[in-house]
Amino acid sequence: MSSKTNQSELILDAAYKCVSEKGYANISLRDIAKEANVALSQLHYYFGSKKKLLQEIIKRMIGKYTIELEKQIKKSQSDKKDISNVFNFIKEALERNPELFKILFDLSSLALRSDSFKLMLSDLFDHLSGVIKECIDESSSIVDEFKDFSSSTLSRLILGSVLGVAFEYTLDANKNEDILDSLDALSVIFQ
Amino acid sequence: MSSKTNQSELILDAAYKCVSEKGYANISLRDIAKEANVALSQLHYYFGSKKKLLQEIIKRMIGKYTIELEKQIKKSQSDKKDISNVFNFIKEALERNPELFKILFDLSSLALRSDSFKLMLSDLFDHLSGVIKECIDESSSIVDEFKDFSSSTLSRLILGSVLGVAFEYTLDANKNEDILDSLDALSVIFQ
DNA sequence: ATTAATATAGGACGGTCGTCCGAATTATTT
DNA sequence: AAATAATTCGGACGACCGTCCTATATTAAT
Repeated sequence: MSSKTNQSELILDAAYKCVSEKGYANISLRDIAKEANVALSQLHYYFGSKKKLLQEIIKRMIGKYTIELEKQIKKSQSDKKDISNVFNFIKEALERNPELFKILFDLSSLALRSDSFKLMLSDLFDHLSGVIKECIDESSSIVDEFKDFSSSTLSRLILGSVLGVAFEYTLDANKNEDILDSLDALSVIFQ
Repeated sequence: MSSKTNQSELILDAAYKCVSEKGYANISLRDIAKEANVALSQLHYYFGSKKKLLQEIIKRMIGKYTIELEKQIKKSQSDKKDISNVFNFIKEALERNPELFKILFDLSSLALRSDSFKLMLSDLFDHLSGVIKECIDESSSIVDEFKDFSSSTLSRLILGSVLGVAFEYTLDANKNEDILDSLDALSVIFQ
């Protein structure tokens, strides 16, 4: 029901929508209040400050990320438990849900100057690389040339590569096909 | 000489310093004017608007990037002309000049919502991947498993991986060693 | 039914922001 | 030397911001 919604939830929904559309730097509490059809002062009543509200939105975004990725990994565990699903997940998400990456990269600029935001992002990266590491550890076929590196190092490499390619693609004005192709190349390299 | 400086240059220097210290989102024209010891109104006299001033700073940052990277590549061309220098360049820059990456990732959040900034960043990425592509094309030893992909795809992959790992490292709260190690792994993979 | 607690609304506060204007100063040209 | 142009400055403008305060409405407890 849309009538049983408490304002706290309405505000969070509106805030997430505003942030995803206009970015952290370009939204005001008045924007969010208007979007949520709620008095401006209610944002402070429920969340105390703009920063705390932003942190709640980020928790939500991070939850979306991890749940969706784990769903994709789990789904594959019936077939083969390798990491190609990670690449597929990223590729599909890039095409179908680009806003997710926009919010992530937008958050990054906050994390550059704020320890609390940086900590939240670090937790996300730790979690994601942990999921990837499990895939590597459970995989039977490890390429010889990677034997010199630990699975934790490799998982960081894969996470970084995937994020970087997504970064490149999200910020490319021409939507260069080579960038998406390089995700396939990644999949081949790490079988 | 510090007395022969015209205000236009003073302002640019101050703006670059302010942006690199506090980020695009957290600087005001008054900050820059104070840093440059110049009247606030002079910023508009020389640059017209805050956006135009930011664009000048970004041009400068991009110039720094490309010049330094090409210097590193050229330096190596006397020895072997492979791309390991790219990885070394990134690794050294991450440790010695982390602000460079902060400014880059900070700019990215601007580019997410502004076509003009996005275009500037795309040009930078095109240029960087072009440099990498040259390294690949001139390299005699191409690993077999990469034969299926064009050098332009591979160059995009390498650029993305390098950027992504730098992204991971810059935003990691714990300065995880695995992340820097993964740059070495990259170097091994692409010899 | 009365009281207490919670939720909602509207408005005002001090502050900062980008922009712009008019005057004063300096440099250049005639 | 006079006139013109380019530079520099201080200050003001309206707009927007996050925060907070007080009053009203709603709900829960007694």
